[in-house]
Amino acid sequence: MTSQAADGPDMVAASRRSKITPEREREFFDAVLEQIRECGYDSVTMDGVAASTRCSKSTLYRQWKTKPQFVAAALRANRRVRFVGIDNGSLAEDLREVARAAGDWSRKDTKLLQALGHAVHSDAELAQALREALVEPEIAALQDILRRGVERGEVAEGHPALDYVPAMMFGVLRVRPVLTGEYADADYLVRFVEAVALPALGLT
Amino acid sequence: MTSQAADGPDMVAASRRSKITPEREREFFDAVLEQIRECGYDSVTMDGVAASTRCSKSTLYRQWKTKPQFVAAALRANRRVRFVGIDNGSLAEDLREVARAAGDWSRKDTKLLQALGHAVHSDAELAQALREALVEPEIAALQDILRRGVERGEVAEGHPALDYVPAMMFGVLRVRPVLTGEYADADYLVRFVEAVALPALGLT
DNA sequence: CTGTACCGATACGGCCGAGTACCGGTACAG
DNA sequence: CTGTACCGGTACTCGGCCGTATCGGTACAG
Repeated sequence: MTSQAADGPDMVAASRRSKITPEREREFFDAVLEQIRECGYDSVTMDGVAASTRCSKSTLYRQWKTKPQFVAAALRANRRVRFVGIDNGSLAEDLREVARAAGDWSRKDTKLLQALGHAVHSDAELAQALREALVEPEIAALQDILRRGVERGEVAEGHPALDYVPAMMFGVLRVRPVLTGEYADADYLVRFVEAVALPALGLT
Repeated sequence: MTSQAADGPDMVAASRRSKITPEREREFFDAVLEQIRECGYDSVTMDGVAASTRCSKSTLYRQWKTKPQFVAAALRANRRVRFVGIDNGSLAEDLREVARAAGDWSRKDTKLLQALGHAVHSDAELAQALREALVEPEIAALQDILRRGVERGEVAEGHPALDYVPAMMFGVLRVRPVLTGEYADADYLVRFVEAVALPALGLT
């Protein structure tokens, strides 16, 4: 974002300026996200990340100017497409598979969302990175699945429950630890889909 | 909880030891909870609470030993029974009224739950106070409403959706700000009840 | 072989918040 | 009227973390 736009013949030299390999960078990102999950955003320190990755605080500050920028970069690097390739030809089976897939990483993502939920009020860049990394890809993928169900005629277009499927899936996912202390696992989510989501959509 | 158990004739004098009236105490509690909602738990300072209530930090530390104990006391004082008196003789109408009632204070309670969600990992007393103040009363009241519906025969006992009603109500309530940036209002929640909760329970 | 520039380590300045100590004012008891 | 004890205000210590500066080591270029 700073000087990577150099188009001259020194671009190779410019990319050689940092000896941080992409693998090393991912170690930094994994470390800071893990510490956020464990202790919360405010309790995470740059010293702690440096110590746990055996690098120097200087190294971190050479790459990223401030702590929120560093965390935002870690979130953006963590962004990935969810629910990819879920297309079984049946909305009910697609939703069950979403539930199974969500159960796998629900613990990590829920912790992150919980820990950063209030930090985003103080840094707009952090807020946008969080949305792009953890919220929008999942919503979009879920809406794709629902749209295909509508196109196949399984659910009538404009069905009132359609608008609430993302909210109730992520709502149940996120609120489970608060209610019972346990994180939502795949089994719990699949049963939720069968007991609530499918009946609400008019699918048996 | 400390010396209020004195049974001697000096109990009047003992209760007179503190010149903090219950109304004054509630000002402290309201101030700290409001600041937590605005800035998060870690950003709230005892100096800030003292300044906003025009009292001295000494006064706060004379009554409560540490910051988490002070916050826990504020939460316990804020505990109240929710959904009280909701009993219309119809489960559908009861749930609609729950949605309307929840929309009124969802903003304040959701902010509190969000702000304290990660602070509870570092203080067990705080965690229990939060559960007793904001989670358990609402769950219990909701289950009472559901139980009456079962007793009236509106829903079969053991209906699979029954277990998920509290989770999906609070889930949708809490996750709305994350998804759209807006807090859930009464209208949104009532439509959710009609589009999802009632069909899932087999009520029209 | 020599220079360059990045890395890791350490130390430091500045700031801020938790919790403590002290002091004058004042309400209430007797 | 006099004493007691609590309240509010201020100043203080202590510790922690952000961000910066500095220095020796080392990998790579030419």
